[in-house]
Amino acid sequence: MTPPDDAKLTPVQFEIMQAIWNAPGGATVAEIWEVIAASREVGRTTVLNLVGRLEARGWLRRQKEGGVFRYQATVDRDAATADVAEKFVDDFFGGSARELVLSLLGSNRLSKAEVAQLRTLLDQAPSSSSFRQGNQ
Amino acid sequence: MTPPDDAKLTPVQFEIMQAIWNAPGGATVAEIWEVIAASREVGRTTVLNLVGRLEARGWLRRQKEGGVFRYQATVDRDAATADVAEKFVDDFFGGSARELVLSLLGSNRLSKAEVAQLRTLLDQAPSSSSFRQGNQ
DNA sequence: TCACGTTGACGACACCTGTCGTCTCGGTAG
DNA sequence: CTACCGAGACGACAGGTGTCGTCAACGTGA
Repeated sequence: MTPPDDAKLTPVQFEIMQAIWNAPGGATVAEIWEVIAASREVGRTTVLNLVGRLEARGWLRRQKEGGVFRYQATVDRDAATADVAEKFVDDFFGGSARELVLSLLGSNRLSKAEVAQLRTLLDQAPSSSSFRQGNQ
Repeated sequence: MTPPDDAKLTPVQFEIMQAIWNAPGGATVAEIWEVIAASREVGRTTVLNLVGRLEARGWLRRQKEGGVFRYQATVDRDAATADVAEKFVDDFFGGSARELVLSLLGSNRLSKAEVAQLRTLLDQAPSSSSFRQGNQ
């Protein structure tokens, strides 16, 4: 089972997903907890519960492995990340990624170096991804 | 009063704010409702309540004007938008706006035309906003 | 004067989120 | 065997959100 198309991940949920994506072969709740607790104080059962909910909604799949459950993401990291980004753009920028970048640019959240990097990226993007062009 | 620094606007709340920003001199609940109801079915009292909560939290300021309240945003549109974007980048991209754009680019959510527009944007940005460069 | 429409206050609701405590089960060390 | 410890199920809770219904106040036209 995979999550419904309109499902959104909250920051806390995304944090869990990250921990799992970063663990080759998935992670146990104990491992996830370790990772998260390293940067933020949180109870074990909190993580347990969050993970459980994510599984119930199809974001995670689990399998018993020597008395312990090991969780894996049902969704590819890049896909999920892109999805989060797209939903955000839809919600706050009327679907226009251009407007988002414009806002980022206007508020100086992008350094000069980043802008330069992005321009390079942009130069390569259209050719490497032209198999699917013009989605509006 | 202005909203606390860590306050976040939800899509629905942002929708209200948009309607008000779009109305020169602010808007009444009836006007806001009109705007929103044009694109989405929603009850009048729903809007009334949402507006009330936004005012209670300092996003809006109101003043009586001939028996009716007129609401104005306490926060500039561009500032609020940039803030929303920044919080999002912090939550999901570890504060790296570059990663966000990268994800948008990588998922082919951007049309060729948009990519072209972005490059133009990027070309102009560094010089026009160089008064504050390199924020990391 | 009086009925009516508009406005807003208030309360309610179902749902979700993040947070945690408690309890039970199962394996393991002694 | 028993005591302990890790793992998980379950339930709870406070706070927030989006949604709406009801009611009272107020102004206006008839």
